[in-house]
Amino acid sequence: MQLHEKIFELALKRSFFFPSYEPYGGTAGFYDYGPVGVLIKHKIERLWRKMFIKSEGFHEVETSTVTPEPVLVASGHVESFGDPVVECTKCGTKVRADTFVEDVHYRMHGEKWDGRLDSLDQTIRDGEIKCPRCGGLFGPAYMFNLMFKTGIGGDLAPAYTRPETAQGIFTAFPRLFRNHGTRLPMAIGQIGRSYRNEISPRKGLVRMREFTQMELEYFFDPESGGYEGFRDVEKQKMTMALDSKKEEMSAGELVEKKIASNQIMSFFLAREWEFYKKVGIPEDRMYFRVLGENEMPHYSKANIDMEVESSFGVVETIGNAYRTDFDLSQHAKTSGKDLSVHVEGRKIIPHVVEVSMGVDRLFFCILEHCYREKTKEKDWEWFDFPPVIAPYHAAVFPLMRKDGLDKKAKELTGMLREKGFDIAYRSSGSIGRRYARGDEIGIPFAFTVDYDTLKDDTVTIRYRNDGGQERIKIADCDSVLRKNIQEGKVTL
RNA sequence: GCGGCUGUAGUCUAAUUUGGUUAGGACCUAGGCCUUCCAAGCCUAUGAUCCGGGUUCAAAUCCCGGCGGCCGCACCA
Repeated sequence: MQLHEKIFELALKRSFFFPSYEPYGGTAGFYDYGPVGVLIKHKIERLWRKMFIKSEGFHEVETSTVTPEPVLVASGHVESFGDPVVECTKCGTKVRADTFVEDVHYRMHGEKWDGRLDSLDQTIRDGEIKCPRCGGLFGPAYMFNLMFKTGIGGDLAPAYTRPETAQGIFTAFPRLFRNHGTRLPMAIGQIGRSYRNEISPRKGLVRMREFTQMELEYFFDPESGGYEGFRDVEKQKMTMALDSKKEEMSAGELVEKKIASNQIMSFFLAREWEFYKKVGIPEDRMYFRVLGENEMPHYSKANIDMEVESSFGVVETIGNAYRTDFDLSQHAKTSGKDLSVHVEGRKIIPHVVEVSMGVDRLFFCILEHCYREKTKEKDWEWFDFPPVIAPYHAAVFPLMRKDGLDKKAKELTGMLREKGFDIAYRSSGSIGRRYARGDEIGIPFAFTVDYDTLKDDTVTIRYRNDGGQERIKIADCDSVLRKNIQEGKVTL
C-alpha cells in the first residue's frame, strides 16, 4: 500500500479531508477539508502570515475571485493559459499540438512555433503529420483553456474564476501604492482560492480544480534589487537542484552566482526554506529547482520552484517568479490607465518578484512526512506534527468521568480556550484509548485531570512523542503550553 | 479525454467466479457496567450493496450508460 493511499484512508477516517459533493457521487478535482484538516490548514496559513507578512511589515489583501475577461486577456491567461490541442479525426486521440509539431517538424528545421493556431494547421498539412497512434488525420488545432468560464450580470459579460490570486493584486496596485505611502518597495500578500479546470485531475490534493494559494507580490524599483533584511539570511543554506545535480548553497551564494535574480528572490527562498522546516518537511526531502527557459510560464523571466518528494513523486509546491513589469505594463496597456509611479524623480513601472505557494499541496506533503507507523512503543499510527501545525494545541482529559473530574477538566478546557488555544476535550473511553486517538490526529500534548488535581490543583502533561509525563500546576498550563509550542518540544 | 481494472456502513473487508433465506465480520463512534494514566473486558445502539436503466420468477452478483477511484497514455499553466 502506497503512503498516499494510507494517508487518504486516515484522512477519511479522521476527517482531515474528503471528496466534495459525495451524495452526488463526488466530482473529481474537488475536496473538502474536515474539522481536523481545516485546523491544520489554518495553522499553515497563520504561520505564513507571520513569516511572510507580519514579520516584514507587508500588507495582506483579499480580492475577488470572479474576474472579467479583459483583465485576463491583459495578463495573457485567455491567450496562453492552456495549450493548443489537435484531435485525431479517426481515433479521437488528443495531442498537445505545439510540442508535438515542434518535435516532428520545427525542431528539424530549427524553428519554433510562432504562437498562431493557423500556422500549426499549416505545418501539419504541409508536413503531412499524422496521428502517432493510428496514422489518422488531425482536425484543426484549438486552444484548450484551463480556466472556468462564467458570465457577469444579466447579459453574462464574459468572465472567469481566477486562475491565480495575483491579478487581483495587480489591478488594485494604484490604490495599494497610495495607501502604502507612494514609495517602493511594497509587498502585498493574499491567501485565497484559485481555479484551474484540469483535464484529468488525479493525485488527490496534489492536483485540484479549486485550491488555495498563498501569494506574495513584491514590487520594487528595478534599479535596486537589494533587500533590507538580506544580511539576516545571507548564510542560510538550502539545497539547490541545478542541471539535476543537487548542491548546498547559501542565500548569499545564490546572489553572487546569479542563480537568484537578486537579493529579493534569494531572501524569499531562504524564508521559504525556514518555513518548510518549521511545518515539518525534512530538509533532505525538499529542494529548489531552477527552471530552464522553456519550462517557464509566459509571464516569468526567472523561475525557481520548491519541490518536495512524496509517494506521488516530486511535487512542486512553490513557484518563485521574477515577473518583471509584465503584469502592470499589460494592465496599463489594456485598461488605458497609467500604472507607472514616481520614485526618486524617475517615472517607472515597478518590477515584481512573486512567491506563490499551494496550501493544499503543502498540507498533503506535511501529512506524508509527519506520518508515523506503529512501533513497539506505540501500537497505533500517528502524526508527528510540529506543535505550531498540529490541529489542536493540546487535549484535556478527565482520568474518569465521575467524582467531579470531568467538571474540573471542562474548567481547564474553558480556561485554555479562553487563552486562544485549540483544545480537544474527550471523556469517553479509557485514558489510554484517548491518548491514542489524540496521537492519531497529531495532538502534541495532553493534560489529564486526576484525583490529585482535586486536592492540589495540579495536572499531568503528557508528551505525544515519548509518552513522557510530568505534573504541573493548573495555573502554569497556559505558560508551559505556550513555551512548548514555541520551542517545538514534543518529548518530556 | 482514450484503454485496462474497479466501486459493499464513517474506515477496512466477506458474500460476486457459479444470480437464490435476514448482506457477515473487524475497527471506529455513542451509551452502560467495570476501571486511579497509554487502544483491557463485557453488554447495548447507530450504520452499507455509487446512481440510472436492462435481463430474470429472483441482481451486491450478469449486461449497458453515467459518476467516482486506481494503473498506463496524453495533459499538469
